[in-house]
Amino acid sequence: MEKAMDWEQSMLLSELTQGRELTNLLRKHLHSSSSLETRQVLVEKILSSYEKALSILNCSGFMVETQPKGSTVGSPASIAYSSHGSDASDEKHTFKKRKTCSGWSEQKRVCSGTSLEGPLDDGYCWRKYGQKDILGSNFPRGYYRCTHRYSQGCLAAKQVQRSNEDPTIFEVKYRGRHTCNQATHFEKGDHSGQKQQLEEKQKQSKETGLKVKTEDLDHRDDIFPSFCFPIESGEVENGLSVKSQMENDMAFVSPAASDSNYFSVSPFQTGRFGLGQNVQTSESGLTEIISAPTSVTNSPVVDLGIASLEKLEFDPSFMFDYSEFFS
DNA sequence: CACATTTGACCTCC
DNA sequence: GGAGGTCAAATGTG
Repeated sequence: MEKAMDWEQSMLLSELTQGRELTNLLRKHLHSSSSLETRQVLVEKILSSYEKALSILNCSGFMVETQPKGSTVGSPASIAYSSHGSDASDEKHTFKKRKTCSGWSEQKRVCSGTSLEGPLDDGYCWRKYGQKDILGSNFPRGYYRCTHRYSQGCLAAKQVQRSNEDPTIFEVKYRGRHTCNQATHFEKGDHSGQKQQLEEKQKQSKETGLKVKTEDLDHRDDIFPSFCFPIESGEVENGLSVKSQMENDMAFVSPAASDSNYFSVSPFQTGRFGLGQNVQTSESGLTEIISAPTSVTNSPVVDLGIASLEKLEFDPSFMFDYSEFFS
């Protein structure tokens, strides 16, 4: 676990260092005759670095003291893990779990149709890291994190648990947001590989009837607004059903049971991350965080462009045509 | 062989 | 002390 902690720290360090270098670069550009565009690009990159750093701090369990306590503000000492109590874990087992920062930000209920298996696929690559029987629940809860956690520093995680009342419904909670490449292909227009995937998955999904239902669309989640999939209330063809939930959350649908047969909705960012403000500093350069499901192992992906996303988000009358994916 | 999943152990929090 | 969350060794899979 110390390993994980070191990794998070190095990620944080890396992002902050990058931010500093970019800022220096920007300063140079301010004194040169470089274009406004170049400077804007730099600004976006800098912001992205900070966003990522903050994401690490907020989601992975660092405790950031917003109020200065003593004189160590700004120093590494002001960043501490939320390991509570005496630090007995400093011994052999430096186990520093950060339950206080769980911050599960989203809860969705996903109807799995006829299937009784999980976990649900949302277009991202998830890796299961645990399962737990939950008191009062008939079904165990599965814990997943992004496959690219260590390779790309993506901190997104989710919990999946089948509902007691209706075993065909999965309750999914999300934490963190995707900063991995699969979250960026989408807006980069890099859809070539996905289309094939999509087609295959569409074929797979054909057999499953789907119906969509949703109510509360007032969804705005700065932390992990995945599955923003504003669809008009009411039923949509194919019998796919989405039950929305109380917590301002969009519901999405998974008609199938297996890992590879899900209908999935592209997660994308809304709010301040949504429309090109949050830029990610992946090796590919500027990319927005409107995520792109490029799951290799998974489901059909609703491949919408940004314009479509905006429409989805802001045009309440917009109807998503599912038939495209199941015909 | 590399990567994903399973599962018991261990941690923190309440 | 119990519950929930995570780790990591063992195991499975392609």
